[in-house]
Amino acid sequence: MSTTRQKILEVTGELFARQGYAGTGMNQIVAEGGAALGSIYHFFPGGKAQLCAESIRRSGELYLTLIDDIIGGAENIDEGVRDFFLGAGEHLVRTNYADACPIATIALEVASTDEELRQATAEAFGSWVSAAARHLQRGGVPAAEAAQLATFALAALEGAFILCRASQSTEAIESVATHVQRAVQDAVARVDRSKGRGTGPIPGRSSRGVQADA
Amino acid sequence: MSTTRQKILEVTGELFARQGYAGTGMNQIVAEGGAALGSIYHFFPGGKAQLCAESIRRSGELYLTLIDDIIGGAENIDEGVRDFFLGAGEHLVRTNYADACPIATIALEVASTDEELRQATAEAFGSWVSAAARHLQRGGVPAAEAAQLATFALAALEGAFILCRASQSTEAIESVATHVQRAVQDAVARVDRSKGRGTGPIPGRSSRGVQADA
DNA sequence: GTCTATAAACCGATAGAC
DNA sequence: GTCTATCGGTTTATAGAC
Repeated sequence: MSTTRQKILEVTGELFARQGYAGTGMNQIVAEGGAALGSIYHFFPGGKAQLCAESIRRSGELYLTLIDDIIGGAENIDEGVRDFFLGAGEHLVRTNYADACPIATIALEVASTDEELRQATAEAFGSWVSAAARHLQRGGVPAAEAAQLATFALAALEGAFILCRASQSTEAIESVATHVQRAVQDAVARVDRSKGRGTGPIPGRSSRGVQADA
Repeated sequence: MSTTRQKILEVTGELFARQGYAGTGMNQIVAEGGAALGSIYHFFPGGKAQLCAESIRRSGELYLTLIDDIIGGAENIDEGVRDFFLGAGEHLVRTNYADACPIATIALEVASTDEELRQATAEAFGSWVSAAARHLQRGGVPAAEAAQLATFALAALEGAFILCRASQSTEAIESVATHVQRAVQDAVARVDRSKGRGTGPIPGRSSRGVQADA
């Protein structure tokens, strides 16, 4: 209902994503135009921890719809995967390597220090993996393999975000995109072949034919 | 020379790795038995920032030798890669998912807030990628492909660390290990085949035959 | 619901005795 | 070189007027 609550979560999510949990102060959230300090504690009586927990959940849901929109909007999965990685790379450049994963920094900070926040990050990551796995299954990949492949893809993306932000270069996400796309194509091709379909020149998995990003 | 300086860096490295830069206080470093507060400022007059910078460099060198020891100590690269990921997974469990990458948390925290520390993390990551690429080349992978593959492998490892710490499960690192090992085997096989060697049943890249972790 | 003033605790950093 | 006491500033969180 109230727009103030929403605005607080927006500003909080952005700051936590860029500077982390411990590195962002309540006064900075206030200064960034979120709301007055009193309003923050009015809507989030649990203080900074509650604010962070709800911010993690909100970011989790937003990124989930991003995954669904981009991958679900593509013609097939490996094209969707490529779109997602390319889009993430462009967004990195556009924001000067500030905006990558909305919860990764928090996740590492709280993993060994705050059990409740740790679980919140785990649930968000889990929902993204599930979504990606669902799209892979839609593309014909068996459930068990889809889950493993989705976990791998998210891990590769998260790691690429770290390396890209540190080096201020898109090199890592391009390398990762190539390899993840290859893994997805392999999984799909394996299914197609076992079903006897001939979707293309499968045998031998050519060393090239994936698309060269760099 | 002085053992105190070393001890300070040890304690600092551990705390920064587990709780991050902003989340770790100087007094906590003192409390953890590193040294007296005055001693810290005696050896690191630049304060917390200098302490962090040197800690990043030290962690970078230590992890570099770990990479060289484990991968270099294996009979071939893809076995070395498997050893490294398996070892990392076991270490995660042994430390209750506290010890993963020594600088990842710091890297995300400072990427958009502290230019000097950001560069320090970038150099550490770069040295690890170079080392891994060197081992891949030793295994016959062409230089350009080795660099890309090494970047991908490190990114996948880093991302797996995030997901494993968040979920308190080794599932992610196992999934990632399987796929990274597969990519390495592919790269090696491609070279062997182009050289006309017959190292095994290459054509068609069997859908199984990598080793099932989970 | 929103705001300001402020409390209480803690932060990084310094001074100076030893 | 090592230690303790402490400064000045900032932190999270609260109180209370509006």
